[in-house]
Amino acid sequence: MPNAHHHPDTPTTPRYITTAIDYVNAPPHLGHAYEKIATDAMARFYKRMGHPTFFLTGTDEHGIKVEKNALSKGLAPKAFVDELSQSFKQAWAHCGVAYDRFIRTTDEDHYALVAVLWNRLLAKGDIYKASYTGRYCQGCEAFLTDRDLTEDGLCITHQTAPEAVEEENYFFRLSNYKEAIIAHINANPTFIQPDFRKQEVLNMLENLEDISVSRSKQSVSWGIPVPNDETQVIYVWIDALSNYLTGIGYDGTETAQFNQFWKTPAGEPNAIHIIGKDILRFHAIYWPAMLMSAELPLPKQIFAHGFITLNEAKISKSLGNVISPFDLTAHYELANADPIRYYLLTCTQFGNDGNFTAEAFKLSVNADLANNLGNLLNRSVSMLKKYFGGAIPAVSADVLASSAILQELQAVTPLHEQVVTAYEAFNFQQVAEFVFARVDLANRTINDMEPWTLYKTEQLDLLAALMVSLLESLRLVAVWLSPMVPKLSVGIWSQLGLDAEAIANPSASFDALISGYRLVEGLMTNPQGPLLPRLDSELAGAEAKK
RNA sequence: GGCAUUGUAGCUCAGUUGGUUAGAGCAUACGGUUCAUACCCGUAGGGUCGGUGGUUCGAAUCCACCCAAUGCCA
Repeated sequence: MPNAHHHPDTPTTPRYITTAIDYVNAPPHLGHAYEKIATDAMARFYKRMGHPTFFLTGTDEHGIKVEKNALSKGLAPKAFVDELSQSFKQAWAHCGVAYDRFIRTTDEDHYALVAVLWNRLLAKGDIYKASYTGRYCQGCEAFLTDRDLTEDGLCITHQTAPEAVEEENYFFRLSNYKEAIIAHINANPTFIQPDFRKQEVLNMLENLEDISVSRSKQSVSWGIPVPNDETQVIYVWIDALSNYLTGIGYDGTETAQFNQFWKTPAGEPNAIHIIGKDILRFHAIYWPAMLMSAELPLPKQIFAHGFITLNEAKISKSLGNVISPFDLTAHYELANADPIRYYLLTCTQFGNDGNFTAEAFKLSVNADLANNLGNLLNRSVSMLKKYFGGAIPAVSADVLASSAILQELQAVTPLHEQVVTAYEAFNFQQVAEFVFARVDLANRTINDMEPWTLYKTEQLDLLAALMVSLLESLRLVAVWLSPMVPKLSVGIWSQLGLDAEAIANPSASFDALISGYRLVEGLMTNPQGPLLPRLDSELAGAEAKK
């Protein structure tokens, strides 16, 4: 499987990771948040590994639906999308999604790039005019796309069947690139992930037709105009997919940022697109074809994740079961969204569908974060305060050397390598499994060694070694979990008396955090009570209230 | 209707190229401990591996068909 021409992946290899851009016809909900949180966790992980990393997310703002929604609210399309894209930004701030750029398809540089790209495909001879038979809705006075239709093929706003109407549009010669795409997929086994999606795409490629890439201005006016043709507007995919190039600073010339993150110094493909399984076709076929036509390198990987259901039901406006991250944090009086991040990342294997229920959420958060981890921190810092006044005591090297269990509590290897491997594979469930094994070991060790007995019998050397080992295990656990639950990690470091700013900084590497911020003798810990109140306990909300 | 994926204890998932009594965590029951957020530790019960048929000395693991769910396409 290793291709001889592939360069080794080193910590200095840049990483460009993107989410899909969300269509702004309604505010963000848990489904949108799922993808952003997962991508954020990966971006944070790459930064921790030392890779120069650029994380892009944003909003898709053109099209009929937006135009009509804006009109129905008496707003200009731009005013309408300004408001909605803002709500996405707020949601991601709330969820701790630390993107490097938030792109909007209405951004000026995006308009410019799409025109450049259009002209390049045109010059290549891949864009031509032909008649297009669209589904025209009388009520909307416009052509509808799949996403404007209900499952029964009716117009969402008017609940009527659209009629077939012909108009002259521009088409893209997708069929020209069929063989090249098949060859690329076969030559790059990890291009499409998870593995099983590859066969799906290869099957899609069997019957490939050219795609319509414009609409008449009469049917859709809210979009990027076709260069040199006043009557047509660029439609959906060329506009939307190009965001990945705009987002990394491509303007038609090889800018420094583009060369670093899209091409990489070695000229290897580099971008990683995290998308929903519903838009795999567009990313695995349309997008590579467009890039080939424009003579640009392809992305390195496309990862199609599953969907989050709510009580086993699809999240949709028509079902009336839409909940937002804000709804959840408010309902459970959470201090931050980390419990939501943790649940979404671990409730299923990334790639498969997941399900959210209030019951499962509470069980998972209480068991792992509150009981096992939070309580471990609480009981540890409490004992340190009681037995040593809260200051890190001196540890006898001899005592430490004589206890395998205490050494294991503080061990970085091999757990660090296991955690890294799991993150690399997008396997957040396994990351948690590995890390919580260390938490369990710490809790078990407390029960086995009975520090309260050591204190009463004045075995202070052993007690000191035990306490420091416990706190050290917590220090490491916080570092390993920080890509998934950044705020909780900061909380742990803060109580340990460590530099909270350091672990809060996404750019700090694993190496720097693990070896640069030690629990040195004399360091004062800072007990602050429960890290995370159990959901639905009497303590729930106490932190939010103060 | 076509293609693809999924279907393993109440729940979420592991199960390497088919091989001895199918594993883990959570949940449940019982016991222990007290530093701690009624927490932590230990023990136990619980599965004919979606169904049927087949290949094989032997299948959760391979093949066929069927059922259910999900995505794309028609």
